[in-house]
Amino acid sequence: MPRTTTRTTLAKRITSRGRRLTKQRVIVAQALAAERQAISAQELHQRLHHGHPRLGLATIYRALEAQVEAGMATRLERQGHVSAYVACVSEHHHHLVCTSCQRVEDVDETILRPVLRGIRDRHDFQVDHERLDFYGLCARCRREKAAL
Amino acid sequence: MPRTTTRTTLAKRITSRGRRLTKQRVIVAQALAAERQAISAQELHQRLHHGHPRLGLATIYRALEAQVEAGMATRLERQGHVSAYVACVSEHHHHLVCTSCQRVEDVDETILRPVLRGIRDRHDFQVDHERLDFYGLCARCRREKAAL
DNA sequence: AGGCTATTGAGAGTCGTTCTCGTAATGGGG
DNA sequence: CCCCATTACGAGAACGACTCTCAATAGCCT
Repeated sequence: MPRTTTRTTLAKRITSRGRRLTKQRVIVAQALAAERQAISAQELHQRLHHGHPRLGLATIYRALEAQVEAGMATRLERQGHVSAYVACVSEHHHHLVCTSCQRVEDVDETILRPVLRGIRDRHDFQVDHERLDFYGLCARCRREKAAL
Repeated sequence: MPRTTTRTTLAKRITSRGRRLTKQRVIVAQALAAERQAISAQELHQRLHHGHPRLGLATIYRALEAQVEAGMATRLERQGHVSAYVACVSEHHHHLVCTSCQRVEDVDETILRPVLRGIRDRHDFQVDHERLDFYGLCARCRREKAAL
């Protein structure tokens, strides 16, 4: 029963750190996980409004924030002062954002290790956390553009 | 006459792309260049208010934006939905932000080259531009903390 | 089941940023 | 050097994303 397993995992993640398992949080978590691109709280609100008309915007903000705290998602700043959220598939949180289709991929962490070492050695700087977002064209969009 | 040279360079940068050379833009550009750390528009406004009481906040926003367009500065997003601006010393725009003293250093660009190559090769992704901000403790603050 | 407490929904409030508009200043052309 | 179209400024209003408030509701533990 893979579905049950999935739900259990989701529930466990949501309820970590003493949080309660509410319908709203499950809805938001599932919607974000289903999304394969970065999405803002407002977009999520609009998208969920059909099936869940009473789901409030503030609740979505709170649910997304809870997911970030639980390590289930990351927030990335988009141009225009709007934050967007992405569900995390893995532990590391660096992204390739396609400027054409808005899809987001995770960056292979091992690529970054030499950079962190270089910063420590060359700049004498101790990195606690970093935000690395790369913007450009993913393979699919590049092929589509080339086909035109 | 190094001062004159400096002023001329500044004026040239400001007037690039058909912009006009106004007192306000010079004031803001000099203030930002003098600043060795990231600073928000509002902070700049407060700081300049003594010497220039009539300098409006909107003007500072516009001047900073013009500097970003002219390549004289970059905007980086700070936590809490406030943007901060840093004058650019060099061409590349990646930063080491000290979370203790808020000072900003530029990252040596050569460190990043392998990462861009890795992304192109491993992820089949064409990077157009990227935002790399590293947060942590600079050498000075680390020594100060160790001395306690 | 029952109660303690976290969470929700709705809207008001906050705050950074941008827009508006009347006024002032800039810089190119006579 | 002065005119004048055009750009920029200042002040405050407007905007928009996000957060807070508070009464009502719903999880979770025993």
